[in-house]
Order: sequence, then C-alpha cells, then structure tokens
Amino acid sequence: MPRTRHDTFPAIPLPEAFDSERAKGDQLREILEAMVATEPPGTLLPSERSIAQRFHVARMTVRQAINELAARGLVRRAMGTGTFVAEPRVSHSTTAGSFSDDMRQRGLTPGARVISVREQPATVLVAERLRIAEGDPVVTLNRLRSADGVPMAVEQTRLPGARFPGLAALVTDDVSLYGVLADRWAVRVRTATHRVSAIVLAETDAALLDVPTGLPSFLIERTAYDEAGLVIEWGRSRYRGDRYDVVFDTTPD
Amino acid sequence: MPRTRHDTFPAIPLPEAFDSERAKGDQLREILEAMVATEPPGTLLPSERSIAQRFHVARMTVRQAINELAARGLVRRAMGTGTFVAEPRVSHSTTAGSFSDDMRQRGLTPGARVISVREQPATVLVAERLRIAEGDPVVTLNRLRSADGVPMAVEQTRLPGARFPGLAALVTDDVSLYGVLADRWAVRVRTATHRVSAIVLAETDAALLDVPTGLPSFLIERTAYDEAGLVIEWGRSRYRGDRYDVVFDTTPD
DNA sequence: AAGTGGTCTAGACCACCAA
DNA sequence: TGGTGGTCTAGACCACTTT
Repeated sequence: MPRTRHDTFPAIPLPEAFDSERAKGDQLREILEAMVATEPPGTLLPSERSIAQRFHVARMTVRQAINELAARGLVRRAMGTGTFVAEPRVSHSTTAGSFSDDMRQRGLTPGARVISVREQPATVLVAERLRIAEGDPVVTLNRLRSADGVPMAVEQTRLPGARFPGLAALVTDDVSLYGVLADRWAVRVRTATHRVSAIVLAETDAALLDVPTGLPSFLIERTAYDEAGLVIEWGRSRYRGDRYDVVFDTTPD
Repeated sequence: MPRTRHDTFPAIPLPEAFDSERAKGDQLREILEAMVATEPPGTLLPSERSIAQRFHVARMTVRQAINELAARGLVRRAMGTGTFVAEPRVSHSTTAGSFSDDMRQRGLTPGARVISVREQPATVLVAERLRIAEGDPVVTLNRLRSADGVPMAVEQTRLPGARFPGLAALVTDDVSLYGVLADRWAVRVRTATHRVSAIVLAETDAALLDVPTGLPSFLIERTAYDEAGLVIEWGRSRYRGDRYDVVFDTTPD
C-alpha cells in the first residue's frame, strides 16, 4: 500500500471532463484556487506529479497553473518538500471590500447614481480580465459614487453576465452591488487587488464630479475574487484627488 | 520598410557556451535583461523561436526566461505580434518594508543620493508626528531615490535624534537607512502606515526627477513603527506618476 | 532511498495579427 | 499566408529534503 507524503490534503474534486473550449491550465488553476481557499495555511498540496496524473495533464501544465498561484502569493513552494497553502499576506487598514465599506469606515454615507447599465459581449481585454471567453455576456455598470452627497468617484465595473443573469435590472440608484451579489447569488468577495495610478481628470469625468478639469486624481483598477478564486468583478474608477486619499498599512516579513 | 519583422533589434550577444554550473534559463534571462536594458521602450525583441535556435535551447526554456521579464514588467507580450521592451513602470507593493525592499523585489537595484541631512529641533508638527516633545532633536534626511539608476522619488524623512545619536553622519549615498538602524541600534520596522495623495509635481521636484513640471504624481506620507509601537520615522515623499504605481490587496473581514 | 520541486527537451496544435 | 505568442505533451535529469 503506497503511503505517500501527501495524504494530508482532502480529495481533489475531479470534474467529469475539462471544457474543451477553455484552456486546461486555466480550469485547473481555478480548481486549485478553490482547494487552497478552503484549506488553512500550511496545508500541503498534492504533488505536481499526482495532480497531473489525476487530471490527465502534463506536469508542465500543472506547474504553469501553480506558478500563477505562487505569483499571487496563494501558495508557497518548498524545494524538495512540497507546495503549501501560504500564510495570507495582509495589508490591514482600510480593508474595505467596496466603496460603500470604505466610506462607512470613514464615517460617511455612501451613495451611487447609475449612469448606465448594459449587457454586451466581452471584448478581448475584458474577457481576459474576467477570465471568460471573448463574446461571453458582460454586465457593464457605470456609476457616480458619492460620500455624504458629495461626488467622489466615477466608477466603471464589469461582471460576468453568465454568472449573474438579470443583474443589470437589479442595480438601481443607491443599491449596493455587493449586497445584490450576496443576497441573490450568495457570492462574496474574498480578496481584491488594486492598482493605483496618478492621473489628471479629463473633461467628462471632471464634469460628473463637479471639479475642475485637470485635477490631480487617482485611477484605481480593481479586480475582485470570490472564495473559489473566480473573478467576480473588474473595474476602473476615477477618484477625485482633492477629497480622496488612499490609505494602507504594510507589515514587512 | 523592414524586410523581416524582427530586424529592428541589434544582434544578440552569443556567449561561447553556457556555464554548465548554472541554469541555462537564468543565464538566458540575464542576457535578455541586458538587451532590454539597452534598448528603448517599444523595441521589438527577436521571436521566441529565433532566440531558441540561436542559443540552442528549447522554446519552453526561452518562454520561461521571458516570463520572468514579463512578470517584472520589463517586456510586454503581444499575441500574434511579438514581444516588446515595455515602458518602465514600478509599483509600490504592500509587502515591502522599504523603498529598497520594494525595488529589490522587482529585480531592480535601489539607489539613494543624499541631498541633505541635518539635525534640528522639532517643530510642533514634526514633534506631534514623531510623538516627541517640541524642540527635541530631529534628523531630517532628504534623498533622491532611484531604481536601476532612474530617479523615482524625492524622499524627505525625519527620525528622532535622541534615539539615534550620530545618525546623520552614518547616512551617505546608497546606504540603507533601515540597514543602519538595524545594525547600529537593532531597531526594525514592524508596521508602517501610508497615506497616498494625488498631486502634480512642482518645479523643484520635477527637476530632481528629470520629468516635466506638472506631471501627475503621488505624495506618500509614511509613518513607521518599531516592535514597541514607537514612531521610528515620519516622512513625505513625492513619487513620479509616470513610472510608479501603488498596488495593494484588500481582504474584507 | 524515495519523493519533491526545478529545469529542460523537441516536438505539436491553436488563435491571433500583419502583410 | 506566414510568423507570432499561447498552450500542451510525455518524457528526462537534477538538486534538494525527509525518512
């Protein structure tokens, strides 16, 4: 009886077959991401070879999938030993899950005015960001976000339409998008990554925010993931720089 | 009109042979890195297949080498078109404890040029930030921070002089401030808080950074604490916005 | 000694893009 | 249509760690 060193990890969910329309590596990565999300830090993953055998793919394919998880800090490799679920890297401060949370943490009342909502086929760029196929339905939501009635940001966000059918009709003024996702689809954000760039506001956005054109501001690109590691949302928002700061903490290892 | 699509790149330096003691991919990556460093953004790299042929390695080996450059943002891949030297852009990450760590994590060499260093009595503002008494000695350090020789930020930082006597004389060009604190006083940063504001660069800072006045940029205010929760450092730095992003993750509770 | 991740090979087929 | 990057295969040998 072969007793392997990898019997600490629960059984791997094995799909009947991979969707031939999508890359095996991507599907495998999502499966592994879901596994990792449900296990505590330090849990040993199955070896690359055993995963490859189990899913009938080459080891190189497994490595490529795990590489992405390692790059995102979800797992940690140990030469000669194995691959482990990583300690969550935390930047604890305004650990806000959304604009609304963010504003409430600052003691302000969040607001949302819907500028437009529509469902369209995914372009190449959006498909890549949402990790769906080009042409799949995408809900594009444009909103003006405010705090205590003062416009703070022009928000554009996109969600996979196939996963949230009928979403477009549910988002109206002052509705919490994440509230809708939680109530209607029981989906919650587990992590979100942000990239902040420095910009000056263009005329259109400045007019919506009621500030001068050219105001130094932030472009914040945001990708939100659920428990399984699937992309729930990808968006780009412009925050006025005169009334908004980005605050975060760091804890060196 | 170019004859081939890949004649824009100069000849690749081909070593006599790879050092068998080191991984081919690593050596190849260094060669490619050197090439990329000498060419302007937008330059087309040789195709993966031609590099593989030239260096007598498998294409997968070339891809792995290029993957690392792409992950570090040095090159940009374009499906069906080729791989290009990227516009350099580094980002502030939440995992790094300092500017130097931040740059090193990205494979860049951090630099620091001391503009001025002096010891003065604390003003009301500085005393409050450092949690010392007004008039207590404060070391004020102005530095120009760079990555691979490219100026990235104008940094002003202040430390309590009473705690670090003689510090001013120890900080010279390319010296790690945190290294000095660790070696000489056994002080390490446990946490740091950051507040990022959107600004446009004033003439003086723009000149130091060698960018146009008015460039959209970041003002980052930073307070660092030691294990005991004492303030080690308070500073304000201006980061150029054209080559610098702020990246952070959030994990809602 | 056995198992692990790290590296590498020599192909293959695909989707994409420019001429 | 030819060249490109994207993906994948089915192996191989290595250095490393643990038993």
